[in-house]
Amino acid sequence: MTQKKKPTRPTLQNIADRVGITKMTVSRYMRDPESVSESTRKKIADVSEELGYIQNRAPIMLSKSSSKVIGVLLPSLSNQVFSSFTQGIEVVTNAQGYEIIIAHFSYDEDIEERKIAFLLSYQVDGLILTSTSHTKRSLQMIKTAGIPVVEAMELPESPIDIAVGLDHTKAAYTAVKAMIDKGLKNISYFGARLDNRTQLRMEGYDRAMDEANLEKYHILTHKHSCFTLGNELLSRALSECPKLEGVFCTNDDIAIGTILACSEYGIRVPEDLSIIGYNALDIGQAINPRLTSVSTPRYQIGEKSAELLLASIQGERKERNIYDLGFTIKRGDSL
Amino acid sequence: MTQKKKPTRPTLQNIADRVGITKMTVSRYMRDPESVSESTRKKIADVSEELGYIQNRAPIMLSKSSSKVIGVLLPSLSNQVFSSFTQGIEVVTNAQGYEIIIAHFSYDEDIEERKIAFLLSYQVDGLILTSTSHTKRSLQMIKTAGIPVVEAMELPESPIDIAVGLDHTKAAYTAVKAMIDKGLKNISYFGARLDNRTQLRMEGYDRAMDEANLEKYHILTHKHSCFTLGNELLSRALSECPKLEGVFCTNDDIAIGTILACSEYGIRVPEDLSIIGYNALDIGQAINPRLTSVSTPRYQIGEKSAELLLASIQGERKERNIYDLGFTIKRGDSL
DNA sequence: CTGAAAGCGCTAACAC
DNA sequence: GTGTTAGCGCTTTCAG
Repeated sequence: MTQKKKPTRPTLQNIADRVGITKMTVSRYMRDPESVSESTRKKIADVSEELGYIQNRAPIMLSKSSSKVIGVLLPSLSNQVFSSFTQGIEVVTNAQGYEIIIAHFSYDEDIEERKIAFLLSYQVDGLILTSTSHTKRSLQMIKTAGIPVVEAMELPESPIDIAVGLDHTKAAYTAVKAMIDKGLKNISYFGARLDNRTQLRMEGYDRAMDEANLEKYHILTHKHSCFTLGNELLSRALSECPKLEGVFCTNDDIAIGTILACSEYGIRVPEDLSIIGYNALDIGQAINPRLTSVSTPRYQIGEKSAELLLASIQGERKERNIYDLGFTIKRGDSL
Repeated sequence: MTQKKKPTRPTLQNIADRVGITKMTVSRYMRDPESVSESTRKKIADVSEELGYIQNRAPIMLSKSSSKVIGVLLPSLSNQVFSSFTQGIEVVTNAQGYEIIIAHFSYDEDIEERKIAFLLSYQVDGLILTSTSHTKRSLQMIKTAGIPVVEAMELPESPIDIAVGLDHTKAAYTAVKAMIDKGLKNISYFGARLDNRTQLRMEGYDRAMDEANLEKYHILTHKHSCFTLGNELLSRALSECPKLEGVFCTNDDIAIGTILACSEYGIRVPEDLSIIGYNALDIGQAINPRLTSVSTPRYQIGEKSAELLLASIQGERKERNIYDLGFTIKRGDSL
C-alpha cells in the first residue's frame, strides 16, 4: 500500500553539515537570510543551491505554527467567473506571503466534504468556500478545525463565519423587472445545472413575475451549462410559450447560445425577443447584438474574501460578518 | 510572524485515550477498519465521529511513505481546455485513491518555479506539468525530488521524464494546409498571449505557407486571449492584407471573436473569409457558421498522463516516454 | 489483534 | 550570531 519513495531529499541538517554549523542556523537563514552573519549566509546559499534544497512543509505543519496557506474550494474549473475570483484572492494572499491550495467539488456537497477534509489535513490557516450548503460532517470538521472560513459569492442568512458576495435573487429580480418595465409579458427563465445560485436567481425571476401577475415559464435542465444548451432551451421555451418575448438566462453561456440560436431561427433580438444574461463575460461584448447582462464583482469578491480571511487569521475581529458587494446591469443591445 | 493557531485538533491519541487503547490501534483503524477487532472498531468509530477527527497529513509527509497525492500545475484556470484535462486526470487518480493538488502559473516560468517548489514541499508523489520550458531551478528541484513527472499537452524532444500530448505544429500545419488546398492564398495567423504552444502553432502555419510559397501574415498580441480580441486582430489583418481570404487562429476564443466581427463588417464566412480555430470548444458548434477547428484530445491527455504517472510511481518502467495522442480536424462550415 | 519505542525535519524557547 | 533541547502526530518496525 504505502510504498517507500523518493531518494531522500536534502535537509537542513545536510546543509548544516557541509557548512559546519547547526541546522538551527540554516533554519534561520531560510526564514530570514539577514539574521545570520554575512560569511555563513554566503556559505549556506552556495551549499543549498548546490544541493537543490526544497522546503519540507511537514514539520511546519506539525509544529502548530501558521502554515501560511489558505485553501480555496471552487465549484468548477471551467467557469470563467471563478478564475477572476481566484485572481482576486491571489493578489491579496500573495502580497501577504500566503499561498493558496485550490481544489474543486463539481457542485457536489459530498465531494465538497471530501475536499474540505483534504484541505484541512494540510493545516491550512483559512478556508474560502464557494457554496453555502454543506454536509453535516463538513460543518463538524470546519468547527473542529477552528479556522476562519469565508463563504463567497452568495449571502447566506447565517454564515458559518464570514460571507462575501451579492444578492443573486435581487440581481435576478432587477434584471427581470427591467424586462417587465419595458412592457414584456411572456418572459421565461433559462436554468441549467440546478445548483444553489441558479435557484436563487430563479427566485428573483419568480418574485418579479409574481409581482407583475405574469405567468412563469421555467425552462430548466440538469445538464452542465454550455453554449449549445441555449438552442435546446429556446426550442423548448418556444413550444411551451409561442409568444415568448423575453428570456432571462442563469448565465451568459446560455444567453449567448440563445442569441445565436435566435439568429438561426430568424428571431430578431431584441425586436422579437429580449435576452438578459448573468455575469457579463467578455463574449457578451463580442456578439451582435451585445448582450445585456448582470455584472457581478467576482474579482472584488475574491479580494474582499481574502482580505477578511487574512484579517481574521491575524486575529482582527470585525463587527460585521456579511458583505454584500452588489451588482450592476451591464447594458447591451439585447434588451 | 508565525502566530499560534487553532484550538488543537483531536489526535489519534485523544481517540485512543477515550477508548482505552493505544493510538497505534486507532492508526490501524484509520487506514483499514477491518484490521481491528469488531468491538474496538465500533468504539473508535463512535469516538472519532464525536470528536470530529480530521486527518493530519504532516506526520505522514514526515515519515517517508507515499503521500498519495499528485501535484497538477495548470497554466490558467480560465481556459476550458484545462478543465477537461483535469477531469481526465481525476477520473484516473480518484479511482486509485490519489488526490490532486492544483496550482496555476499564468504561463510564467518564474511563477511555475515557485509553484513547483510549493507542490514539492508537500511531498507529492508525482507532478503533472503543462509546459515544457522550465527555469533551471525548476529542473534542479524536480531532479532532486526524484519523483515521476509528466509534461502534458506538448511533446518536447527530450522530456524531463514522461511526455503526453500532441504535435501542435503538425496540427496547425494540417489546418493551414487545408485552407491552401482549398485555393486560398492570403492566409493570416492570429496569435495571442505568446506562450509556447502559440509559438508551435505558428511554426506549423509558417511551414505550410512556406511550402506553398505564400506570404505570411502574423497578427500577434501579447494580450491575454479573449473573444473581443478577434475583432481587434481582424482589423489589423485587414489593414495589413486587404485581400485576406483565410485566418488560422491559435484558439477558438479568437476564432469565434473573428467570426462575430465578420458578421458585423458584412464579411461572409466562408465565402469571403475562411476561419479555422483550435481546440474545438462547444461554442464553435453554437455559432453560425459552425466553426471548423482543430480538435485536441485534452481529456484523454489528462487520463493518459495520470495513468502513466501512477504506473511510474508504482514502479512500472515503460520503454516509451513520449506519447502522441494526435488530433483531428473538426469540420464546421467556416472553411 | 494490539502495544512499545524510535524517528521523520523542522522550529520555539531558551541558553550562551 | 549561534547552539541545545524538546516536541509536533503519525507510521514503521519489532514484540507479544
